[in-house]
Amino acid sequence: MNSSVHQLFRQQTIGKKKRERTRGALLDSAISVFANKGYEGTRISDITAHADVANGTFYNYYQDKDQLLHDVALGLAVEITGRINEEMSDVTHAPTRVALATAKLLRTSRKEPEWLDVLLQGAFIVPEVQSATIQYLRQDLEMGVDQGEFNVDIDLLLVNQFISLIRVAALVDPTMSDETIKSTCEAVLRLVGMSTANAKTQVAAACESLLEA
Amino acid sequence: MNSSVHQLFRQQTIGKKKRERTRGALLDSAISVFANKGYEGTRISDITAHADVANGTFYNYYQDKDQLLHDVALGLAVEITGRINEEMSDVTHAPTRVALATAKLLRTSRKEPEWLDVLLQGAFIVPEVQSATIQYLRQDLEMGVDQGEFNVDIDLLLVNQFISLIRVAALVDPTMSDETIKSTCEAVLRLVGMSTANAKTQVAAACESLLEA
DNA sequence: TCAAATTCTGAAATTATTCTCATTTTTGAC
DNA sequence: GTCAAAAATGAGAATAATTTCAGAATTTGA
Repeated sequence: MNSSVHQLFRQQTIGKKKRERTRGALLDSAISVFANKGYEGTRISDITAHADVANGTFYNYYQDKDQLLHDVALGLAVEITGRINEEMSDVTHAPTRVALATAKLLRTSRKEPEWLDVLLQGAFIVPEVQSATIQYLRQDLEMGVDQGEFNVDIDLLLVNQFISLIRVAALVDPTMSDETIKSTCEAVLRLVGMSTANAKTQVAAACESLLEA
Repeated sequence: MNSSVHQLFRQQTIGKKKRERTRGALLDSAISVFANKGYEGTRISDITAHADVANGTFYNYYQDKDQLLHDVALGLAVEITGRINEEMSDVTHAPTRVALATAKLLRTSRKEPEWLDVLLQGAFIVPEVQSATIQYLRQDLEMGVDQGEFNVDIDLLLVNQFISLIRVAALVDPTMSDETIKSTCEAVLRLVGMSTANAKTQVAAACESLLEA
């Protein structure tokens, strides 16, 4: 087994002690299996088989699937939000930030479809992951209201609506075409109260280097 | 067992032969159990226990959980969309139709939270349920574009975005307060390209008899 | 009311999955 | 290279869920 392309956690543990490297293999395998069979549909043995370790090895690291999901999803949340935020540190215009963050997130999902899938599964199951995910988003939304660009009340419902639009994009178009990315970016800007025309313009401007057409 | 309040399918089979009544009991129980444990998390034995029948009885009616979900979700789709459409047969203004349908759907969910939950689970698993659910919605959205009220491309992505906003409402606020219903109606109108102010007005007008505040 | 037809029952066989732990293998510090 | 500590192994015990089916109970319609 171990046919996965990505190496997120194993990458992070190269050079570390064996214990951490095996943990990394389990985490990477968990991403693949959770993404393909869903959290509920995943058996411990699916993960150990994918990681090329014996069944019992799992229990040297985790007591159950829940703990594993927690680690995997939180690791993904930290990695993905960290990357995106870093790349946007100089952007201060809220609509640009929101459009860019959405586009970057969905671009990540094109390259590593499993990451976003598992991150979102985790966000709906593990509260800690939900908080980690929401944190940055909420800041940008409030910034947009302060800048007079967004016209909407920021609350938990809105933030979850936002996240669900991301999720739907991955669901409807797993290949994550530029078309889907652009439509989704525009949809999130409409959701926060921008006009269709304005949303189109902002997305075109913000994503011009990121997407074509 | 059999502590459920609703009686959708048993209601429909009163007076019919025993076979249909037992099937109704299984379907009603499935609603409750799917809603509370999730489709994947549900065991056949949970359903038979809830329906107060022996384990083997399940196999007189279905070969597996999948078939049961199919029947349950499709039954719910027919029932719910049928009711709502009937009540709106005289409404021709698309924004009003969309706001009303959304509000009515969410009101149903307040009274019978399990129905919407299971319907949506089914819509993401059983293609036939997805089609049944989407059908009416798409018509109303196209009507809105024709009437010059909505300003957006109607495609599969949009329709799914719409449905996901419904789903999020049920997720974030299971009690389904009037506040949540209104916010969600406004959000769907913004999603289809109406301004925040216009969306507020339309929702207030359309739902004035349905909701307070 | 009665008997044939239908439906239900639940114990037990089957299949699936988790979890343990005595043993073997690997690691890495010296 | 040596060796004690660390890690991995995998067979099998324990648990869980599905599925079957011969017999019991109930329903139905004449």
